[in-house]
Amino acid sequence: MRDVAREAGVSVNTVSRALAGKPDVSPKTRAKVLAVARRLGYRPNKLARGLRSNKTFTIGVIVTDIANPFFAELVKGVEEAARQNGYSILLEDTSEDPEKEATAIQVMLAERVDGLLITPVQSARDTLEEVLESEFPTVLMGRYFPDLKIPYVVTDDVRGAILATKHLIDLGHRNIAHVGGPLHISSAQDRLSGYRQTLQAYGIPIREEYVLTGAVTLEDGYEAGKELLKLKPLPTAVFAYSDFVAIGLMQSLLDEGLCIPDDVSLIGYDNIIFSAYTRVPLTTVEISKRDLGREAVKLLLRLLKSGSTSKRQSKKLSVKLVLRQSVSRAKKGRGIQ
Amino acid sequence: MRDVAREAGVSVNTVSRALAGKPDVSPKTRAKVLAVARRLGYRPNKLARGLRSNKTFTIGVIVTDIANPFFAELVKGVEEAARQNGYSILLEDTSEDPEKEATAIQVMLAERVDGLLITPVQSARDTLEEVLESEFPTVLMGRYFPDLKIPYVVTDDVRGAILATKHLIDLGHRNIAHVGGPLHISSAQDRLSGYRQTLQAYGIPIREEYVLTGAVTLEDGYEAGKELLKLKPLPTAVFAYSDFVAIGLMQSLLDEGLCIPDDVSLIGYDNIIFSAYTRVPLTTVEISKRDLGREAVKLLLRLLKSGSTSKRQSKKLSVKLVLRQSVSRAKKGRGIQ
DNA sequence: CTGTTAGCGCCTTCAT
DNA sequence: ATGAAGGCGCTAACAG
Repeated sequence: MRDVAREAGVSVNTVSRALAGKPDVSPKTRAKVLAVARRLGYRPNKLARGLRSNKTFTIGVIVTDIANPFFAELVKGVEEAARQNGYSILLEDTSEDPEKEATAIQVMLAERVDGLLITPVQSARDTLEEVLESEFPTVLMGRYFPDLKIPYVVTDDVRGAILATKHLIDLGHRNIAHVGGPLHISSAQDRLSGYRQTLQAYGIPIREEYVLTGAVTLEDGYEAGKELLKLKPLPTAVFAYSDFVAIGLMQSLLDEGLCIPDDVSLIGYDNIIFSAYTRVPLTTVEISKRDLGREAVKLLLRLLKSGSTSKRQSKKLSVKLVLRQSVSRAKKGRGIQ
Repeated sequence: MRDVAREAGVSVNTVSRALAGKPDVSPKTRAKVLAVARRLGYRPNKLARGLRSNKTFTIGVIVTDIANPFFAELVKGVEEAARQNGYSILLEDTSEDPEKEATAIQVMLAERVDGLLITPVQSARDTLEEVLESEFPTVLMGRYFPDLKIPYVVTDDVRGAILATKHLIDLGHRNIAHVGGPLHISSAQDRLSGYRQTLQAYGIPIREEYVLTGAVTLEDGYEAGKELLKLKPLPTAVFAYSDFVAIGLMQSLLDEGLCIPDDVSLIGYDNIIFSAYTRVPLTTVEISKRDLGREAVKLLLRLLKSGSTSKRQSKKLSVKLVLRQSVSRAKKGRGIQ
């Protein structure tokens, strides 16, 4: 910048203003400065700028597992939206480890990010709470704490579960199992809750043996499949916490010689890209992962602009059912017992 | 820091040294400073530190598509390794767009990252060349420019293709097609080359109609499947550029009523997690995506330490074949014509 | 419209 | 073993 100033025959300050597009610079000077800057390949130093202005135009993104296609898509949405608005992204992966999450947050703060976008681990909230309640601009993605006043963007998990369960009931299923996620995760809770609500609404008794929880990975789904097979009246349909889980589950059932959907109907959640390409294409609840990311950025930027004064306008995105081949009408004679 | 200094009754400078673990601070003072710092929740400002020391302990990661499980895994490896070494990660996604790549690099440089890790777009190299030949510490991942002296970490694509092709030949296949990737990508070139070499080595004539290129997405794979079906002697086996392509291809062939592997054997590349869960579990070439990321970080850090003086020690990681169910012995009577 | 001055938080150098 | 001074590149505030 000093070089540019010397070369253009003006002060450093003038260069700064010309480059920043401030109004109080003569067109001639501005043109000259810009020309020189380009010629010299001037590149602004964001560190200095950040140090001075207390704004880094960087947002910290903390996810639990970037290798999971769900979060990968989410991050893609975040990245797009952030970049469009001139923000860069600092990424950290916690692997669902609360300690890593705590560290990650500290690092981000030291890095002086303008705001934080987090997929909270939720298994241990204390670490998070203190930092997050401290008014630092933060938006939660996909998961939230019902009792904390931290803004979040989620999809309507309760509704998604209702759609799925209702679909199964409408097709005549009565013995519907749910392979849920870890209950400390809000989406797992909400999906379970939607499942329960729907059965109740239809007057179908809830069998607790039909409710498994804690499944996240493909392997968990596979194991859950084995558990289900031990159940006395075998469920005729299963609503899974996620596509990951559903795909593992599918494999497990197929391995045991069952047919999908003839023996067991199966519904997943998330509509990750592969769900259309599984052994039996998966009926699932679609949520727009990119939109989730984009909306989170939008909300965060709004917080930043309003000086985080604005009332927390959390957002719940809508969901819809995607019909494929893993679900069929319940066979006659296999109704309620 | 000033607060800490005041509170501890020492100078800012002493605080700095105490915190940095410099030797010339009395144990007593150091203890006091540390205590106060903790009590006040002091957080070092990386911007200031970076401004002063010209080191940000941040590395820029530029990938072509974070939503692709392959790159997602890669980034996970990078993230882990970087964090272990005290580095943070700035992420940008180019969506295979050379212009975005150019912008991304500029942004990263403005951000003053210590080094760059890039999955180059390769379709337009000029933008990249200038920046990269400028000695800025950079490591390419998964793709490389044979004629540029930019360090890279890749997997042995030629060898992977040889393994795959040889496997098919060993099982009696002679009509082996290759659905390759875009030829401006080095890995696509190398895999095609490995395929060609192997056929030649076995004295099998190469039919150019059997070689398709330009496939990347699931959809591309699906389309390629339709193309293959038009071929006169239908290939009895296909080696695909990636698991993505192979999965699309599989779907396409199954939709047309073909059996895999009975009618057509199929081999993919990458061994993404879903390949074990496709309609027909996919035989594929495994490459460790995490290792790729980790090695890239390792190499970059070495460059940083050596002041980028060290001779560029690019690295080629080994690959291996993973056998699943998408490949079978060629049927008798369907040999060479 | 432009230049001067000052300081963001940290670290290096030099002095004590 | 500690403190004072100066400066990294930039911008905000004020002066001209």
